[in-house]
Amino acid sequence: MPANRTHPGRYSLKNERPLIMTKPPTRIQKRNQAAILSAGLDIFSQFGFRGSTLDQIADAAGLSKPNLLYYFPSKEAIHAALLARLLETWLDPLKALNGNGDPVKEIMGYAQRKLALSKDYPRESRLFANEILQGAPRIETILHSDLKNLVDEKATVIRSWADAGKIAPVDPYHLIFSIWALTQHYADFDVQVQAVMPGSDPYAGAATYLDHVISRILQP
Amino acid sequence: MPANRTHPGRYSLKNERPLIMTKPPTRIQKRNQAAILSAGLDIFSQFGFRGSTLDQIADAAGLSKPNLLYYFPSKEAIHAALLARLLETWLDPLKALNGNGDPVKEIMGYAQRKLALSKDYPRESRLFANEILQGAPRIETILHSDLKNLVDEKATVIRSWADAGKIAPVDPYHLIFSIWALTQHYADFDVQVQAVMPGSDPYAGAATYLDHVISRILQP
DNA sequence: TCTTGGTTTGACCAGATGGTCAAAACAACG
DNA sequence: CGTTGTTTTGACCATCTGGTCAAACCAAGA
Repeated sequence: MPANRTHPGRYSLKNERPLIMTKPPTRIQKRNQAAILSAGLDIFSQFGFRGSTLDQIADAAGLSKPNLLYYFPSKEAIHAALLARLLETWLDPLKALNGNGDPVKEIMGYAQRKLALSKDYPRESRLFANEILQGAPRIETILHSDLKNLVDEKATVIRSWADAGKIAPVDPYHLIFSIWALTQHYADFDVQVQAVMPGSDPYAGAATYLDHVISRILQP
Repeated sequence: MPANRTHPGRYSLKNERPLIMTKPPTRIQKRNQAAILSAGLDIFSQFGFRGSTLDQIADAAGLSKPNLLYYFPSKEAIHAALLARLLETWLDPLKALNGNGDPVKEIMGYAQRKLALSKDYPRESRLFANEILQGAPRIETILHSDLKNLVDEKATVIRSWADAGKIAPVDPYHLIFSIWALTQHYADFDVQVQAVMPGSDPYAGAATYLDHVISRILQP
């Protein structure tokens, strides 16, 4: 019987329920898929989708190009898998903002969680930045649905805090934008930050500064 | 006598003194070079250097590819010309920060000038963002020299203001980073901003919010 | 109008790129 | 060890890409 000609694994942005008969991935599949995703993250986050090549990714993963394409059916598929994995975790910090908690604490906590994400997952941050810069062709619908809904929801919460006088009367949307901007900057513009502050770890100072900024912004 | 085989115009990042015998550009040269630079800006700012193709740029400029290469000797040259033009204006707002002026007014003025730049030149902002995201291979030296020197100089000014109690004791480097982040975000992540706040012009709200933020940050 | 020099283009090239395929190599297990 | 399904690869292909070139075209002044 000829070998199975389909590719192992799943890699879609759409919710593809795992088929009942899907075999569990072998040890080798796990290792190589992880290597490919990590390599793809390195390359895509640096050069964007169109600027990256399968050869680069294969090199970085330590595999031959045909072997790459044995695990993922196309360049697109690798990219889609990375974006899917990214989006899963990317919105979590905002989801965790609790409307029943202490306003200032909640918002500062959110900002710090987001900063930690930039520190611990700078490649993911740059992958996302690249995607947005290029017009977000592959995640536009998600931005307009999931992201917008989540932001609308939390903006309502923040606005109610402002109306109740618990925080200063700021525009909640711009507040959220500013937290995104302030935190992602350290990952996305790392080269520039390093050029201006050579040798130092910017994240320590950034955390302190961020605390200062947010608390000042929110003081009623 | 055969036609001049060199390309018209200048397009180097290095300071290339205009040769004495350089002929003034013709009407057609001016028009086409401008069209190419504008088209290049459109394409490069969206796809980055490696993700952009000469065909795309030629199409956008309404020229054939060989005609493109009659005006600029290579893809690199177009990109370099754009970066050079960009860097000229990009540092101006910070240069204009006056150490003898009123601290809060100066810093708020700087932030507003930077925001205006994002609003009026979003493509330039994205070109820069793309370059930084990709590791700034073509402007690294400038970041380490011109940019760093300028930031160091202004950071000293800001620190002296803080030491004199005229503004809150903030880290001047992170203050500058935060101004960059807050203002560039609206140009670089425009798609995301538009997805979350559809239809509205974010810059009006951004200017108000920015004023609020900066004044709060700096209150002694 | 003719000449001259700037401008535009079709045809072309070498190398890169995404992707395919059949066959070989290998791991696992009875 | 032999069988079976998984993994890996060399060779290959069509298309794209940056760039070249000689020839054709055109604008403008003498």
